[in-house]
Amino acid sequence: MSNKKIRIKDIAELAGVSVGTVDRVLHSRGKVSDEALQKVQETLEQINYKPNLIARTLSSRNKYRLVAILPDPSLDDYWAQSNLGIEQAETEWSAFDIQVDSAFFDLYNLDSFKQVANEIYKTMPDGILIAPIFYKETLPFFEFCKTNNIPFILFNTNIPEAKPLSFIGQNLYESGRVAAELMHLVQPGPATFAIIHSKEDNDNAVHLLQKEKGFKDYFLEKKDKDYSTVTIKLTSLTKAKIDNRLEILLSNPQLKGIFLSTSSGTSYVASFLERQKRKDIKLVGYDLLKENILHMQNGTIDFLINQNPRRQALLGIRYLANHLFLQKAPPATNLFPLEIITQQNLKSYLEAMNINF
Amino acid sequence: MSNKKIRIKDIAELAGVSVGTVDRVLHSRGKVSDEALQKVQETLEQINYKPNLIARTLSSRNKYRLVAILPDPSLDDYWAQSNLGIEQAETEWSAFDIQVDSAFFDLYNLDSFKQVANEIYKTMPDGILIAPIFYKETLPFFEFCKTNNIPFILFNTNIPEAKPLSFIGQNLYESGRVAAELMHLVQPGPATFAIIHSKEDNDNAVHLLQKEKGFKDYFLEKKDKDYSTVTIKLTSLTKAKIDNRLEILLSNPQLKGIFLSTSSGTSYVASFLERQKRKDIKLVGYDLLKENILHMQNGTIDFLINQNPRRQALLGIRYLANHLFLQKAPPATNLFPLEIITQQNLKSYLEAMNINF
DNA sequence: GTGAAAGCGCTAACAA
DNA sequence: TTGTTAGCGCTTTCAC
Repeated sequence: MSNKKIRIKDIAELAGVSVGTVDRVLHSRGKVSDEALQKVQETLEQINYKPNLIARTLSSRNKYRLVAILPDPSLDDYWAQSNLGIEQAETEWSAFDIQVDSAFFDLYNLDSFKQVANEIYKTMPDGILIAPIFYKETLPFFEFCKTNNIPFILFNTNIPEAKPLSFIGQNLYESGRVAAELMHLVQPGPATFAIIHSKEDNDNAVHLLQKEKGFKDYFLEKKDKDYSTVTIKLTSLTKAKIDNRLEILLSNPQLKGIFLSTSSGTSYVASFLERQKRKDIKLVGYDLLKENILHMQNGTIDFLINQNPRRQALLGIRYLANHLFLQKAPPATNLFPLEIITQQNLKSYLEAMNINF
Repeated sequence: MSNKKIRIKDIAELAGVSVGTVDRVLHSRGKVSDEALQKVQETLEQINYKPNLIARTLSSRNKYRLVAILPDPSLDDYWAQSNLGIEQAETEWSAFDIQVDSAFFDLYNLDSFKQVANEIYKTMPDGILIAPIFYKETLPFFEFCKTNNIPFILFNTNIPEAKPLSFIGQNLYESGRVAAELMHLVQPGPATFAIIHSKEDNDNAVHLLQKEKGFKDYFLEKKDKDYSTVTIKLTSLTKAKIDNRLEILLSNPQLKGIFLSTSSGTSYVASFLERQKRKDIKLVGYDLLKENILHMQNGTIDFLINQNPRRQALLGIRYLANHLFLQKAPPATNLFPLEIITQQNLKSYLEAMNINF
């Protein structure tokens, strides 16, 4: 098309109306006569108008406020990483007058989430990024967003029924398959592998089952009787009971590897194995949390799958900001690659963590 | 500090001067009396002034033009991916009146690079992103940038002596180590591993030696006589000769794996192994190029290390734009994580390739 | 319904 | 050496 920058003023002149009218047509605000509407639309079709977003934001009063809702980062290292992403996004967008607030709830306390939700109902932000841990309780929350036209993006855990603007996370089924493949790689012989779910019992558990299924399917497809899997749930047990269950598990001489479905579980079992001096058991777990990094460096953990919580959060805010500020639609779902961390590439990931935009 | 937005006008009033003078102090342009300078600086110290970048870009005439200089993407799949990153950056910044051009040279033709350089000398862009393939010949080019105050960022290949604004790439030595670790993982027994350099002979070869060293060091540190490595250079040979060398290599019964130091080499050797029906040889190579993806899907390639050329280019432009437009300093070096691709996580990487910002 | 005009905060040209 | 002012392109108010 024409390469020259077209302004609203140009359109107005071409259509023989005023800039005010063109603006009314462009944003369908205010009344416009059919005649004027027609003229403006015609010229609009002939040329390629792209609004100057810089000018728009400078002129328009509205300063956007985004809110990120996630579990309290001070209580959990995984969510602490997510929060780093939020903080980075905060400074990233401050230059554009886009404010990013955060609201934390207790991962194990439904009421704390409801409080946060109430806060939102009152303050009415322009966009929401949320890690929807409590399945049932977040559904009405999403209804609220929908009716009030507040765009919301999910991260970490997907709830497709909520029909968010976008979801950012990983394919958990494939994640389980990758874990199985890695296990298979380092334990090619006959073996039993354990899958351990160690999180507190909440709706999130549903999602962990997808990882479990992926892990099992991988070995089922091998159609090899040499491989068997066993699933263990360590939810809502005392520490003593947990350790007892682990001891029983380890007494099985066929056991060659353990797959942990959560990042916190990963470090717990790694510590346990270290205490028991069981270097023969291969460990595949999740995420570059402080403890996990140490366990990987000293060889207790063989592989970590990185969920990249920080980047998930960063992109979540970026998507919201682009949507509101540049009216640029985010992808419906962004499934992050399943990053494999080993002893040798660990360092490269740690270094990149502090840098990458 | 104070939370209210402070404008230049406010500073002017506080200091008892005009906005013109404040502007002159802020940008040290034009003459200012010592007295005025002092007054402005004093108030500047007391308050926390952050310029409104939106207003600045709207008002200021200067439209930035960035140029990305890289090997012709139509001749090489790896550089085609880099170019995708450039194109993405182009649309990303078009909303801010930052123009991104690209200039291609022939990877194997020094003259073509000189032509591109000449073009740059004439058009004088505001920032340069470059993949410096020809070592010696690019040094004077960087001199030119320095004397003309054109910020430049290197990607893919580092030349620290050039003192770029930033370097974006990978740690090649660590990359070799990761390759060795992966080889070791799938071939734990006694073995000989080959390292093959297959690129045309140019300065780039120096960098490939770092990968080689990393690979060798990994096994040397094992202090295990079961492992030995052999290096092969397939540079400037006819196809017949290359195949001949490969045949000789494969006739060694000890040979259990091959490490390819470049992405193009990876697909060539994979094809060769397929023709020879040598499924027993493990292959570790580079990058998610079309052919490599196919070879990995059918099992010929065991591991790929992803250099993420697309993201390297995208970030390169982003760093330049942030530097110029938001005066935000990029990191001196951004070493990407060494991403390990396997059969199981390949799909997740392919899907993410088209989406991730 | 419509057009004119006053900003948004900053830059840059101009006059004093 | 300084202050004033006219934009940048868009939004929004306010008369008509």
